[in-house]
Amino acid sequence: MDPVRVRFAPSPTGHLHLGSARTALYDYLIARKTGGQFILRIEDTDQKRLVEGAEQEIYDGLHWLGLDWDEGPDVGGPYGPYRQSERKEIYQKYALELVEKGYAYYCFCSPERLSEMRTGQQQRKEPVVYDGTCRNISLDEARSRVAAGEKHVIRFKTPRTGATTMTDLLRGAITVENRMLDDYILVKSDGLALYHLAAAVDDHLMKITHVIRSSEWLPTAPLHSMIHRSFGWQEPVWVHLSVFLKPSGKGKMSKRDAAELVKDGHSIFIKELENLGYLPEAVLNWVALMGWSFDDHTEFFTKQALIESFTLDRLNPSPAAINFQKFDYFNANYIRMLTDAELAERIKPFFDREGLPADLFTLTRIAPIIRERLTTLDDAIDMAGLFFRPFPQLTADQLPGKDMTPEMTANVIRSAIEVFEPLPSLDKDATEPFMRSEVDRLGLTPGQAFGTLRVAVTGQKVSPPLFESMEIIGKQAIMERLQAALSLLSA
RNA sequence: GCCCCCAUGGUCUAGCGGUUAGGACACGGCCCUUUCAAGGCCAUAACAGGAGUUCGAGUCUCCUUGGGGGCACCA
Repeated sequence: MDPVRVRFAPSPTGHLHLGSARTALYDYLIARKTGGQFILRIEDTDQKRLVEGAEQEIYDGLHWLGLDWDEGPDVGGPYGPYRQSERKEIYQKYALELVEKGYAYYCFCSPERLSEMRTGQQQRKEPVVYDGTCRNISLDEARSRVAAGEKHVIRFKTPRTGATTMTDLLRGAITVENRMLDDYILVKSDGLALYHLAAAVDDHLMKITHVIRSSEWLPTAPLHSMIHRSFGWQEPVWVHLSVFLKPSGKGKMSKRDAAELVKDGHSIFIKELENLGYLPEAVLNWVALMGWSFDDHTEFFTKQALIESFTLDRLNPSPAAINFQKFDYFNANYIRMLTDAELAERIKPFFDREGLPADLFTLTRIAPIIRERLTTLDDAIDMAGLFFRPFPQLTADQLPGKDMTPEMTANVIRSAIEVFEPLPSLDKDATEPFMRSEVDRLGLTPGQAFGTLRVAVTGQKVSPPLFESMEIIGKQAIMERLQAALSLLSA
């Protein structure tokens, strides 16, 4: 495949979410695979909807995911500026060209009049499109009204008969009756272009070869084709991606749904995912497979493998419900691929956040015994917090294992003290065989005896493996805790 | 309401005229086991419905149904 030029064109109006991330990923993959360029363009033509910090969040999210771009507002490039609000004059010029050629016209209708028109159309069950009132104004008259400072917009003059056909790479020909398409506004009364014009102009000027975007653009795609054709430009290849549905498969994720998700430790927002303890490599792998597949069995892909395997023709056009169980599965598996040192470094921030004094050295020792128990990085707090928190105050009734009397419980602890006392340190290799034979001698099951020791030594019913944990806690603390448990039982 | 798109188990999907319809997650059972996990094995589960084309249809066509998206001086 020839090198492509693709753009990821988010508008800075909210959080970067999974759907956008997937679009950016596919852009990135096909650009890297073909040796082309991945361009970041900020679509901020609607200044009213701008959200403080949203543009930065886009950069941060893409960086976190490891999707680096070749051209963009921050890194520049030969076809800039890459922020649409800085391209106002360019759109103005091209809009005028369309007016000149008779493909667009000035419209002086007020927003109030338009909204009346629409309600009337709805009541009469007609297509809700502009009624064409200003189409009939001669260009000369329109120009003098504009010159006189009359408030106006520029509309595309969509043909009122016939149909327009364009081609979507995944779906083939898409035909729409022209009368169903509106005389869309190209330039607002404030002089700034709207999406339809701005995107077309930029895609052409920036030499975009493939437009990969969400399928919510499908109904207006024929319009976009027409705009390109009106200028006499060659159209890019259009690729409309399926949408993501909420986990139930019933509809698109709403703000409310998104908020609910965080309560279960999930989220569709990239920024949130990082805080929840997900790995960027897991996010990429998971999201890549929602709407794309390689074959009937391969499902683990590094970013590099994705670049090598990805092709546009294996994209799936049908909507996909987001499956967080599968995401957890991927995340857990990617955690297991981390070395001890890597895992320690990745979980460190979560301990810091909790105010737990976890050092990298200790975390590296802990890594192998908690790794396969983690679904997300922040599970490490539940799993290994005990190594850094003050030991809790226990009560005697917490100590006995299943079907154990206080005497049997005390015996286990006493024998542990006896066994551990002469040892220089509590290495698993030394402690475990000793204690196993003690368990036999005392006529207990391992489950009973080790359960008692687990509570006595970790203060918890559930913990990482007992002997490995003791090794990390250290002999001194262990002996103190055993003595304390013993006196608790004899009290 | 109008327009566009989509349709294989609960979910993500493989399949591109002839398959015992494959894989994964989730779920259930068993094994392993010092808790929790992880791992191993096994099981349950799908071509939305109806016409057509064809010797033969999950695969092609049409209709129905269902789902999704779009109908702004938002993107």
